Amino acid sequence: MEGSSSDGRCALAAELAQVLGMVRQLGAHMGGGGVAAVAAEAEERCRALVSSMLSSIDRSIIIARSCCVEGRPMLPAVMPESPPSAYGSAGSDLGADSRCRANVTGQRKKRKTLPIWSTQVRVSSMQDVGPLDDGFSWRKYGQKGILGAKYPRAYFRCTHRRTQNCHASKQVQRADGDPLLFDVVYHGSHTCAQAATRSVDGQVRPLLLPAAKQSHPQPAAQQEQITVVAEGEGGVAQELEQQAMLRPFSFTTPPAGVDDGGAAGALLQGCLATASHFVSPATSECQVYDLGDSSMAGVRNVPDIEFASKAMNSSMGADMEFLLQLERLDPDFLDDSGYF
DNA sequence: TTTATTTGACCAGT
DNA sequence: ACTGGTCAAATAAA
Repeated sequence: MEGSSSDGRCALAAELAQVLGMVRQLGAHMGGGGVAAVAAEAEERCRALVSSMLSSIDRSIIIARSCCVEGRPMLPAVMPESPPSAYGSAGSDLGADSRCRANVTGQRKKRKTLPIWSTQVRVSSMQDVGPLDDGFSWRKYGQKGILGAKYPRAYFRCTHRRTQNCHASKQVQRADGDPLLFDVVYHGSHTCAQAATRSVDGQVRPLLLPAAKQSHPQPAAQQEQITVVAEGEGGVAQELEQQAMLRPFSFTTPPAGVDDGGAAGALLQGCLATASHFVSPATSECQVYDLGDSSMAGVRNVPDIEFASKAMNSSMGADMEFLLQLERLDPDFLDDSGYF
């Protein structure tokens, strides 16, 4: 765990330090609001910096992921007999293929080996089906009443499951206590082209699909609140998500060792996609749960995510302040992150 | 005709 | 035996 992962830590430290430097530069550019021409030039610099930062962050994520893979077991839920290539392959098909009664060794496969994330999305009326629209195309394949639950649970999988072997799926269910609140549980991540369009050059970007392309166009009034739930299946996935609570950019980090369509990134994208529609960020609310740890059953406000959603939503302007908040919130975040 | 949804039945895990 | 998840035929919609 020490050897190769320590190299990764160095690389990760370098990347993060680079990001920090860029954030500082960005702050400097933003600080001087002067003549229009100068302001335009500064804005151009800001854009370039943001682009670089996103690249750097993405590389950091990759490094972190590789460190985790090398250094420690990733997802305990992954069956030892499952080859690494299982994700995204036919063997990872936990739907129809989960019905393979046994593998070659005669051992039964566990049904759930994909990472899970949950979001909660509030709508403004019972007629709204907003939570179903997270920018991806989903195909409903089932609905079932759940014991003790007031509302049935709907099961969706990626429309491109067959054509592109994309195994992302999700479950949507109205909350018992609050019919306007939808619990959306994501299983696995998108490996389809649709996911690729949401990650240009490997960079996570907010999704802003034309309304016509969305399978469930949303009235603007729907997006009053979004709650993001990070639910790891233990191991580093959970760990990364816990770090995500501390550092907003970590939120784009998919759990390492999974089929890398960028599930966590997709989740954030979904969050941001929805959050980015918020007309009034002041009323939007992003909270993080960790359902994987009962000791953390409470809700934590994570203003960072709101910063992120605001920043992604707005043009590169004053909202980029959130980047600087990183350092304000935790000036030593590079040091005590546990990686260095 | 193609694609998506509904829904009862089946299956795996507990 | 019970429950949640998925399949697949029937049906609806585009």
